[in-house]
Amino acid sequence: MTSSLPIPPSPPPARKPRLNPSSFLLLGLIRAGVQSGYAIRRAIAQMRMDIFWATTHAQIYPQLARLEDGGYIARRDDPHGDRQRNAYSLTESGERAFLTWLGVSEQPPMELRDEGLLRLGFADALPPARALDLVVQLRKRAEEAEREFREEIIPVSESFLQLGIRFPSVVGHLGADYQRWAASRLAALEQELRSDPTFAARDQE
Amino acid sequence: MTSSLPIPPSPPPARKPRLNPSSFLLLGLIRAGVQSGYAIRRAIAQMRMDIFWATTHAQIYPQLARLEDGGYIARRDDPHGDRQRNAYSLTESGERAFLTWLGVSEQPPMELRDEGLLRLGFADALPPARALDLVVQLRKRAEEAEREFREEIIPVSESFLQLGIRFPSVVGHLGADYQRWAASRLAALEQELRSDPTFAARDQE
DNA sequence: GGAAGCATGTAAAGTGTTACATGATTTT
DNA sequence: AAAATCATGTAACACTTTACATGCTTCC
Repeated sequence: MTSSLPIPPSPPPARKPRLNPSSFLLLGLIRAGVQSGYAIRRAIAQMRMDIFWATTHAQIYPQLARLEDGGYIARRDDPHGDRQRNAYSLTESGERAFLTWLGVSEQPPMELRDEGLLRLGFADALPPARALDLVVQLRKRAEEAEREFREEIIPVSESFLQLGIRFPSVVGHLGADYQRWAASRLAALEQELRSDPTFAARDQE
Repeated sequence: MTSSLPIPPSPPPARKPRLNPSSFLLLGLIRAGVQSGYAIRRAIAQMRMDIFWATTHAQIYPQLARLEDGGYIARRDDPHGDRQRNAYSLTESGERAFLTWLGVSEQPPMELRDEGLLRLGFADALPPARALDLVVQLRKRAEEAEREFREEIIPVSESFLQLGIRFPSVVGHLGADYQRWAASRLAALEQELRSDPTFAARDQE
């Protein structure tokens, strides 16, 4: 900390910014051949990866800069006409970091952040008919989400099967099956509530 | 927009800070009779409400101050010996805001933030045996979570049934059933992968 | 007397969202 | 010629986590 020490002329050591799940999402996509920030955005949207880990372009671009800064990815110019574009590729260090992350054995618990379920937990404050509406809403939301999985996400993820890439499809089916399960579980809850005398009797309260 | 207009000497209008799901979590608990910040922490932990909406005490205390500031809750001193304590109660305005939120018909889509599923989507980068490990890990996590729901969360939530408060228990059972479903779905995936020749053949790679 | 639990706060750093901002190329 | 899409970035704000900080009370 003394200012009299001669400053060694060494190159600035590569800062190693902390990597978080968003970083690994980017590393994984770049590793899979998705080269530009914009293409990453599109890939995330198409496969609805934002369901498991949301990211917007306002995070992607600074994050790419940080990853480059840390030596995990390499950038080269890849203009298209006069329109600039950056093409990124994984460095050895990035490959190592990504595979290490994939192999880690402890999983942080999943987070479910759902305003709908939060509301449901407080539904005793509503008149029974409104509480029932809430359950119906949640069931419809699950049905809608299942449709989206089957019609949009699974077809995209299955297009990778021919390249020998199977896990995006595995996750797509998992997501769709979950939504179907949730819809039927919520439908059962609906029936249960409707058939409850205390509940049904005060239906117009 | 002219600067020559005389400024009316109206009293500073009560700031109405924007309410977010965390705010409603607090309002809902205070409404249910949970009076202090510390008691809110405990209630959230015991019922694992943090599964649907995570909140720590570093958010709770400033948030309570904001809600009081906005006139949604009223504070009174409630010391215990020499140890200070604040007791909050809902104002009419807070009651209205809470019920309005509960009755809103559009639900933001649920967010499923899960590093485990994010990893699974990239599992093609792992040797098959490691990918299988990941599935096993996720299944065990679900089994563990189910146990916690059945042993810790459901008993607490069912203790409210005698007070006529049923929805915490509804949500507890929903959570437990979901974990059970996830565990069996992941077990099926495990079997499917093990019986896949391409996959099983390279088990030691 | 010490540990565990009760009780409340702040500071700093990190993460995430929305809006602002710009400009090129391709499609209709 | 206009609209859609490609492409990249920044600024301001909001939200979240982790660590720091303090002091009382109850139980062992």
